[in-house]
Amino acid sequence: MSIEDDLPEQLRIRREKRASLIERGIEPYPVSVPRTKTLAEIRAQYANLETDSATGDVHSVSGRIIFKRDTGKLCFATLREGDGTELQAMISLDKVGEEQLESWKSDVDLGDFVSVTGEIISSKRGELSVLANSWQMASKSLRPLPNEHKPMSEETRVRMRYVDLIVRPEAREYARLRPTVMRSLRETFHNENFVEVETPMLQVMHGGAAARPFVSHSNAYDMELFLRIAPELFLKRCVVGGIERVFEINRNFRNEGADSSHSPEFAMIESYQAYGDWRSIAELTRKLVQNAAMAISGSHVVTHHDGRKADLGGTWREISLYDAISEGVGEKVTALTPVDDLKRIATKLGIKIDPKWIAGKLAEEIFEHVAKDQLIAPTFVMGFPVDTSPLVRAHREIPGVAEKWDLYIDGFELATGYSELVDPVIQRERLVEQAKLGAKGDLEAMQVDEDFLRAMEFAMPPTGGMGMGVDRLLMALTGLGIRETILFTLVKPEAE
RNA sequence: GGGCCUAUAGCUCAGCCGGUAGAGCAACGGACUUUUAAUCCGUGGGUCGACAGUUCGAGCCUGUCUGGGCCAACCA
Repeated sequence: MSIEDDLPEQLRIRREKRASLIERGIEPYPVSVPRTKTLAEIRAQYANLETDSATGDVHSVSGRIIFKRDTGKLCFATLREGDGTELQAMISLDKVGEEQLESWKSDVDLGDFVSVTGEIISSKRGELSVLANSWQMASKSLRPLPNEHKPMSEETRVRMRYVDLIVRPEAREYARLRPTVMRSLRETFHNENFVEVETPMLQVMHGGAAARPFVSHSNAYDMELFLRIAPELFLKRCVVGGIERVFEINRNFRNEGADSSHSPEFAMIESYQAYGDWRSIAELTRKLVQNAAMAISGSHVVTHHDGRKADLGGTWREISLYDAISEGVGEKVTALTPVDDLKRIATKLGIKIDPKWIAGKLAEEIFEHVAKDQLIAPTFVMGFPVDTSPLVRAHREIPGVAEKWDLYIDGFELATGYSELVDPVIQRERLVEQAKLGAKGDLEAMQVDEDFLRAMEFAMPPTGGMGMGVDRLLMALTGLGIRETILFTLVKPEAE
């Protein structure tokens, strides 16, 4: 009696088949198997083979069995390799003999890896095939594949992405889309002479964004450490040090809600350009997005997974945040509009107001309520309130406004860009103000990072900066939810 | 932490008024030398998410817990 007796029928049978192979001296997990060509190479080489013909060429191929049709003395199976390329294998009595044919029928299951050596032929129905002279188990699967013809549930896809990648073509496609976009982003930066750096993920102080951090602990230093919520303050240190064009593509961690557009860990691009400003960095952002679109679809028009097309080409529309609010609510609103007026407007719109909200936060909430859903085509929303943007310099003309834009595509915020605040005295005042909010219970407020301020006091050149969510870029290019653009998302463990 | 929905075979799902469980694919046994989700004949496989409760009797009703989804909130 063993644990194995409690296994579900199909798992137990496969374990018994593995044991049976070993008993007969057949290795179910050989260290290597014959493989002279990939399935893709065979498909490319014999693309135009005439129906019901033979080549005389013998090759060894291998792949995972995804369909199996055992028909007496001639068996068929479909092999699939990692990128989804498939090839039919034919096992016939007169080629492999009775013993190998019987073994094929009884030892090989859907999901197993096999190696097949034989002549490349075209079947009577014109299917390109390898007609086996011999075959060998390459790796025995102990679990049955899910029903190939019914989509797996969302939960099973996310929990067992490895199975999703085996059975679902879109999963394979999206897994390969992401690195294509990453390569494009790095090439665009490289062509613009930006230097890629890697800055700390474990930080003594968290800063650079308004968000709640994950907290950890260092045993060696016996101190609290934070997983970074943004790399901004370190990248600015780089600019102070003379890395005038700098970028980082890496993970951020935010201890906040997860939904179809938020993940606790997510990939972020941040980039800083000395002697640039919010407009030059907007141009860079547009190039990054458009080149990425070109890389995956060969056009600035991308096709979403549901067939909808999105045109990301040309120059993008710009609207003013406060103009959009004024238009949306039917009265003039500026950065100088008193907070009580903003509260009245927000209440009238049915927005639930947090009494802690300052004027700028109210304005942003009103904007999202009246305008956000209409921002489907790429749009730069220009001129955010200065009081919610502690790292951004004030607008050179408009009072109460910062030189900050948000880029909206498909109704969600894809990127943000600033003319960076470089005056260390004002920067200190802003961070002290943030610390006061923090003391009042704002869990997202920034801390006063003295080392960052010291760096700023060594002088930072005038600089434009931007941040863009990589997962969200994938979403804008494909129309997918964030859980489909991240291979392995955080899921709670299954119950025992 | 709230509101609603949901959990049944390896996978995807049915299951009526409360009377001890069904399908397709997959699996097992058999037939078949050109199949393409092969076909045909036969067979097995279930702690109905967990724990309590109501009841003569619970997959179904009630409560608690756990996982998942949607909405709201937070955030990019």
